[in-house]
Amino acid sequence: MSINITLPDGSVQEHQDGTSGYEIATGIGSRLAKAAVAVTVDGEMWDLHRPIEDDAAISIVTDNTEAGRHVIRHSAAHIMAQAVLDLYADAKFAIGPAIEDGFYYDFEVDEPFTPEDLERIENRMAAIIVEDQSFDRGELSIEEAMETFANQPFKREIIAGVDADEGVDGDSVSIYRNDAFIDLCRGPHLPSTGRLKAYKLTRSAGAYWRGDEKNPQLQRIYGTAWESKKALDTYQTRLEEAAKRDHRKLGAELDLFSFPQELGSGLAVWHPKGGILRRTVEDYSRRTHAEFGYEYVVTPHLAKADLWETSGHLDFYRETMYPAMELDGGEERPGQEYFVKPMNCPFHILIYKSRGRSYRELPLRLFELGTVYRYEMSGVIHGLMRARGFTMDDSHIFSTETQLADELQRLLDFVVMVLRDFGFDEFEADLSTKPDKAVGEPDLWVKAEEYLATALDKSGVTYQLAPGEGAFYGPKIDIHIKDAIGRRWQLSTIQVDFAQPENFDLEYATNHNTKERPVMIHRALLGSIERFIGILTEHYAGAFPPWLSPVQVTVVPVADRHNEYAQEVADLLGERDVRVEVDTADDTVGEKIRTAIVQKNPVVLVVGDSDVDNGTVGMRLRGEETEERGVALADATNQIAELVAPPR
RNA sequence: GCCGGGGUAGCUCAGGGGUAGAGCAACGCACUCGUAAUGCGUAGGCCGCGGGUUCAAAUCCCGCCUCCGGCUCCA
Repeated sequence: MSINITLPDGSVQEHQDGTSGYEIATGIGSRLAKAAVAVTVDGEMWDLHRPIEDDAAISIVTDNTEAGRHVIRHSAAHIMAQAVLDLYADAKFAIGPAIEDGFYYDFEVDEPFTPEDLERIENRMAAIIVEDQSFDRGELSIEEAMETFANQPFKREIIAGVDADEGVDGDSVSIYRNDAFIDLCRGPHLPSTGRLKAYKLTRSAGAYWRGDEKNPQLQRIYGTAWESKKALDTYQTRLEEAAKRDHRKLGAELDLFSFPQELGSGLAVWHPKGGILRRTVEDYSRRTHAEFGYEYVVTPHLAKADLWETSGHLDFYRETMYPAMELDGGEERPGQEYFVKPMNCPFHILIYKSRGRSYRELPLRLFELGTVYRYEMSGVIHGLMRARGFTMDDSHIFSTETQLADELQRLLDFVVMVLRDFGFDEFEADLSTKPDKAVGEPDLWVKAEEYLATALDKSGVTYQLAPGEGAFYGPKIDIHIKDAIGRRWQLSTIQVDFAQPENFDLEYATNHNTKERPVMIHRALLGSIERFIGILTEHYAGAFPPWLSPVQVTVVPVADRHNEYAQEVADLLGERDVRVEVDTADDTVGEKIRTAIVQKNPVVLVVGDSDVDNGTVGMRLRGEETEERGVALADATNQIAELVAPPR
């Protein structure tokens, strides 16, 4: 019997039933067949050699596509598990998926893996690959599978949990066998182990079964796998490039900040150059907030337990707060508990409550660069990205229900403007909606979610819905940016809050002199200033836009006799608010230029005899191959003043 | 917090029971130079902290601190 195979270009080929993706690929061309790793049959990924019995639309999956690499990585995970089970007879294996850029597999073993173990496993994998064992697909009933994996508790747990849409059908599962190794798997796989060309085991780590720290901790081995040695090399180069951008490394090299061990984990000190960077960001933040109708406030770093009781933080957030300190106690009587603030909201609420509020004052936008402390688990601290003390560009907006839609729109436009000013152009948002357990009137939830969605649409920010992911007290928008090397970072948050106005019994007088409860919006644009500067550092690889660069211009005198003129040039620039340094070190011109470039300073001015005579400078701009000599001083200062001007 | 790997000069790293090392940076001297590293010299160390083993510990053992990677990506 013959069947009709529809190819991606729409053409239809006639084949014998029981043909395979591999045969079809071979018919099209030997190069395609060679690159093929799997086939999609009516949208479902199949093994290359699995017989196709009916008419179908197919597409050959080649090894240099993301789908193809997924197959390669998944197969690599199997081969690794096989190697581990060969070497460690008692190992229990759990799950081993393909992930971005690689794969992992989790095992329960007596002793955690050491780097030497990884080497042994890698060698064993090489032997399995040389044997070129074929991956054979099979199906087992649930009972048979339970039997087959009698000694594999994790596999049995998975089998017990399969849904109809995960297994072949409701009561059977698919398995893959190569040589004596059998794994429960949806597939598809490479035709044989010999097709794994380029792989590397990268690290081992503890990982909780199903990601839950209440479950036993398994040993996870991570690896990477690619279609060719060359692709693997490219990947490794990419990692090295990313490592060069690491803000912790650049922070030290550019003398921006450090994390002295004497201070404590997760706490940074800002050096003078980092201080300039930070102040520039903060000044921008204060300036733009003022322009957008925010009122600047300042609040203390601690507050009594009562406040955190009322706000609910002690109930919901206590383990992330620094522990209480008891103050003002005496011999006889107990003291009062104080907590360092993990958030600024209760303080802003107290400012709202400091007197009666009228509808005429709303929306009231209180803004603070508020420094908070959070006791993050020691294992998650990561430079400025995850610190224990940081400063938020935090604001709480108190608005009437009827103002909410406009206010959210205005806010979102503000966010987009700010992020663009820092050089981010690609945004994506998540809109998180009402979870099952929630406070606040259902009507109000629906309205608020609708306003948020409308605001996103109008601002042209693409977004994904995260149903049920909102906090219990209100819906929110999270905004992610994409950095220069394609990574996503969550930056801004806009969180509607129906609970706090209730907790603190907030109200305002309406135009009929009745009392109404305001709605509250928590929002941060840059989020943590520390983290934001970390992200900026990595985005720009330390080469900050001129308005943010701690040193904007370095003046290099060719010889000592030009020092005086160099200083005159610097003074002129200083008058134009340009941050400028004169390098009078006893180095060669080449060395001084190199130092300025390595420090990623945007402008280097070289001055020598001819410049002194003619009132000119030699100007080298960051990112340009060559310098421009003999630039008239007035032209240079004008050009530089323009270059370093902030976006607004 | 849990699992693994680290902590030696300001930085990057070598050394692994018996005298503490290199390169870069710093400092000094010479050179006064026109666009990415001039030469020579000098100084710099509680080998993360505490305890133990030993005739002897940077090195071996124990505890702590701290840094790095992982603990979401569901056969």
